[in-house]
Amino acid sequence: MTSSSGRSSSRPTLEQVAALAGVSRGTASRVLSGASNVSENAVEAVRRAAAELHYRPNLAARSLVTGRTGLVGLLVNEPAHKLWTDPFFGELARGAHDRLTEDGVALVLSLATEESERDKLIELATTRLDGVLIVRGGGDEKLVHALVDAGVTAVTAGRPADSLLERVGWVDSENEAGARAAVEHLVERGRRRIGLITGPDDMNVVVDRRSGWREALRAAGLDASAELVEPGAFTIESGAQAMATLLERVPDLDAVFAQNDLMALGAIRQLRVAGKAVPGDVAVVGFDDLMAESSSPTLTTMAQDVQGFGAAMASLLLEQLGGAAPRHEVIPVSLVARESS
Amino acid sequence: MTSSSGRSSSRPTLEQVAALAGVSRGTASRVLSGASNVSENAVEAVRRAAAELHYRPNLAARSLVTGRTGLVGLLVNEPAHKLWTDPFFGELARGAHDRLTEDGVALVLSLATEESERDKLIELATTRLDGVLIVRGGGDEKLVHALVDAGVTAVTAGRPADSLLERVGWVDSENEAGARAAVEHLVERGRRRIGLITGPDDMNVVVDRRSGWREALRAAGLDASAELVEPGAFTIESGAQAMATLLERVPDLDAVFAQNDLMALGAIRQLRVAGKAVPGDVAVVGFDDLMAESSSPTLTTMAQDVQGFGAAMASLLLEQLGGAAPRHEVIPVSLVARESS
DNA sequence: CGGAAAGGCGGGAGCGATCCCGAAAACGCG
DNA sequence: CGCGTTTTCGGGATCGCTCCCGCCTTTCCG
Repeated sequence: MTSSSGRSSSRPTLEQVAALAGVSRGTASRVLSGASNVSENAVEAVRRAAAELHYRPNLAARSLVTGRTGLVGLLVNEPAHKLWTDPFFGELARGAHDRLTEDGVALVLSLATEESERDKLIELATTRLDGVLIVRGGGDEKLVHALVDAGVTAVTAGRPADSLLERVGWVDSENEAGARAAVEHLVERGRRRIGLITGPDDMNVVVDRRSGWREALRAAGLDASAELVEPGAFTIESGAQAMATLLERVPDLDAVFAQNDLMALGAIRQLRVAGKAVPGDVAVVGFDDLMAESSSPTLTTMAQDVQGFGAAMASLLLEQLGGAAPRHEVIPVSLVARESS
Repeated sequence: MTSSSGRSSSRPTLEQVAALAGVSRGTASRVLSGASNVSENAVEAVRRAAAELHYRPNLAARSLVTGRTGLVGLLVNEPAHKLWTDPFFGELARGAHDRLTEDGVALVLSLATEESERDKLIELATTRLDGVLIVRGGGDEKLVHALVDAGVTAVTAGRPADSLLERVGWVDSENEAGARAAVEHLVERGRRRIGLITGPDDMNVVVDRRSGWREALRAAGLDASAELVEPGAFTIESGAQAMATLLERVPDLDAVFAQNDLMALGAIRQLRVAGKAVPGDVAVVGFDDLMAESSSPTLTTMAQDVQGFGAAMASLLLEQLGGAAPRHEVIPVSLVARESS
């Protein structure tokens, strides 16, 4: 239907575009890759020819010479269930995806929950990916180390172990400050017995948010003993569970800070079961601001731009791929007070 | 550290492997791609050489000549929130991922929620993907049509619109039979007023499960009128919402069949709020069997192998990529009776 | 034992881009 | 107007692999 232009049944090549534009392959390449030293005429002619032929560059050919694949892995080393149930991951992936797409880079889903899958994953990373976005390195950071040792460019979500601080890029939230702000808010509202629902200890987020909680309590002269802390697993269920335990251990609890919204939701649910009013008897604050509308009472939480978090990871990786040294970035969080506190 | 073998600072090429093995590049290629007409000796030598050099093929070079990229898109045309909150997607992705990995194919996350992103997506698909796994084509199947018209090999989750039946591969559950079985089970338990919580009407799953429900009721001589049907959106919230509406409209309801587990969970939650006992007053049956442990009472549901569903999609796609005509496959479902009915 | 068929193997010819060198054209200035 | 500089451009070389053609060995059978 598209009139003219040869009998090209398959995709046109750069050579054909150049021919149609009346220039050489080299010039056509320059135009399409946005080089500066090309004449107006040539640019115009090549653009037109490319459009007419519906030219699409063959990425494999490009890769072959540039050595870059234009592919980045999204490595989520987390049980499948957990991953696809936490909106945090979704938002993060969205942000990263969009940022990468801007630069013509695609996101490859890289799953490796089990130890046995790691070799395949490292092979994938070294063989066809330019770099990797690591969402959760797993308790031990063995996998991340293995990747970095294999020369893979990486950016992690959250501050990594000290040994990796300078070797990968990373993005983190204002965890400590955020947690402090959350607790200060509760203190201002007159709460005195403020519990904490954490996550797995091997994550720096957990450690940082806990120390923010502790510090704020100390500063206010309140109890910050261990009996007020109960670990969860960043899921609704675990939040409910932890809340139950906490209530039993500390009957006079009048507030709880959950390290993410999912657990805060679980806590609220459990409080209702226990016949406690929220925020009447116990105030609840979460973290992330991803579930504002899906709880009643609506959830007070520490808001952060999760898509921005993902985009920042992507930017950092792109930057490193361009030759820059690994950097890190911190995403600000801010209190959003709603009904639950 | 790895002793011997040249000063190859960068990745070894097939040529180098061949040299070390004392054969030609051609032979080395034959060995590594598993061709049959190679002597024992050669196979052995090449294998050893490849291992010693830690040889990894350059996929870009391979793509350039084979015309295949070894990349398949996972197209989820669904608001991010929904996607990352429904365990169904996670299981499906897992299954597809694992099956594809077996064949050395990687999964590229392809998001295109908004109309404006479609062109980019089609470009991605035609330019760097071998095929696409479509998880949800969006209400209108415009995007799928556009892809197929552009010559993209595709497999959809769920039976597509009639106009696409022969043009894409697809995998579907035994929706109608499953729904029928669910309702028959409720009837056997003595239920007489059986409601239905559906999903968006533009999905064939929804239509099929509804007709299964209707048919079973008719066969039992029970009411199957529209007042017993209320649409949801496959989320917990929407399930609760629909349940509330249903209870109000049909006060004497004694059972409800929700078209997925998430909505069943929402329904149970809402029933509790309304002071109804489950299953005492109202029995509940879901679909998918993905949330068995996270409800109380535990959920009776139509179980299906969701990872197998994803794997089947991958297999079909691989098959089509191999030149076969599009086929479809149906995943069996079976009743798992638990406490909620 | 000789000739045909089959099995193994080597290496040239691409695949379609980018890079880069050197030639040609355009420009600037005394 | 001539010559040095800067721009622009052409096209060879190259990336690392697979495909394929044709040669050399073996094997088999009459």
